[in-house]
Amino acid sequence: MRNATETRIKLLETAMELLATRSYHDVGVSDVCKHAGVTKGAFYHHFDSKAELFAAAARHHWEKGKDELRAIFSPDVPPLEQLNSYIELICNKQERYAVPGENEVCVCPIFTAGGQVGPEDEPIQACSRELAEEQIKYLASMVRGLKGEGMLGEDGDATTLARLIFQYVHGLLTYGQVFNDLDTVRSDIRNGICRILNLQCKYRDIDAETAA
Amino acid sequence: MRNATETRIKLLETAMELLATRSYHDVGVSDVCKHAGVTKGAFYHHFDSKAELFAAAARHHWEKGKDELRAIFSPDVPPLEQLNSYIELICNKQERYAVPGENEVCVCPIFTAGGQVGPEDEPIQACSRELAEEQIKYLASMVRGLKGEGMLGEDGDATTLARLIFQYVHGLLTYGQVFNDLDTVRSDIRNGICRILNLQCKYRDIDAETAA
DNA sequence: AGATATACATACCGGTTGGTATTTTTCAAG
DNA sequence: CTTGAAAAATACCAACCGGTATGTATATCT
Repeated sequence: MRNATETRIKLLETAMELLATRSYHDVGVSDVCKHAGVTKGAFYHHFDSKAELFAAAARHHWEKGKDELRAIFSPDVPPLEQLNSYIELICNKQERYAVPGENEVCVCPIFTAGGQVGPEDEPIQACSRELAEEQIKYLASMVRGLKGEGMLGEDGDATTLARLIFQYVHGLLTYGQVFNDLDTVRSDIRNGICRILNLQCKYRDIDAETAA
Repeated sequence: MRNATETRIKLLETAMELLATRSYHDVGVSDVCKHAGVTKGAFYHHFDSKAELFAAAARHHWEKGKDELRAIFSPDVPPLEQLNSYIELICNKQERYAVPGENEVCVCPIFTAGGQVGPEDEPIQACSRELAEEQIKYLASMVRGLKGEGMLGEDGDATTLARLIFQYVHGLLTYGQVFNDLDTVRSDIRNGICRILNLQCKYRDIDAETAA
């Protein structure tokens, strides 16, 4: 572990991993260090504080996942497929980060952390907001696409719809985490999003006309 | 403060008040004691642990608010009015618990706490689940009412719809808290719920035919 | 009034946490 | 090979937090 950037990244990523299933205050710096195989001295060589670590970790995590989002919401992809991929993405994250049998469901670590810290950790809240706004932008472009294809029953401002979806998904995941019930998350997510979108029924089933 | 039950209740209620705007781990026993004007000795005379306090506080808070819910969701009340009152209730809670200028938005303290503690504080998570389930039952009866009046565009299991609404509202409030933006909460809540319900447009405006 | 249990106060403890000071190792440039 | 700065390890500290031990006032019952 003599490579500097390597340890730094290791710290960033383990921070997010731990944050996915536990709360911000539950994840201590010593925790992160232990799981990353790094001592506290090394840690404070790379970061000034716990808050700075998590802010940086959030940005790193977000940048890393951005390609995935860009691919999903690319203008070349039909909007309905965008929707399906987005839902699939969230479900896949469960398999990636959740601990089966222990923590079946994991929420968006970045946004959740924003709700768990007070104004004293403003940088973290700022990160949460940035991420949320960007994610909503992607969703809004999808909504515009769906509207363009006339798939939505009635219209409504695209950004507003995107925000509603974002809000819903976060609430759904929190629900899943508290009940530790992944099945409900899986079965509700499509239902909830389609209803918010007012997506016409014939397009709601995944087997409608799309091939993953 | 010589009255025992009085101090106990004071502790329960200040605990919930603090929990409304801060996270579970941010609210310490000493905090609660200070705000309640009670010493730690008195505190541990009434409660065995921090976790027990918050579990009891959650139940107390819930029981206290139950009459309100029962009144709102009474079978005597027209379902559309139930919906409006429910929305109004959530907004009123903002004015009651939020700290203007500081914390514009406050979430449901009980359910949120469930997502902030690990399995070690199982009693608290259990409280969250109980409360959620009960609230969903109330919402489900409202949904059945709306369906009975033919106000919903298409059908769907009442309990499922109720659960989706609960999930959404929680996500909405978290969003509002992170962005510290009460206006968005106010403008999104009706929109989101009505869309999930697929409530027919003519019934969506509050001025449709209901008088609060 | 005396005895006793309840209600509350003061002071303190042990463990943990975020953070620091200092030393040792690594590694590349000169 | 030397050197010097970056990287990482060790050891440590002050603050805090949940919880306890112990002492004191108050109410209740006989």
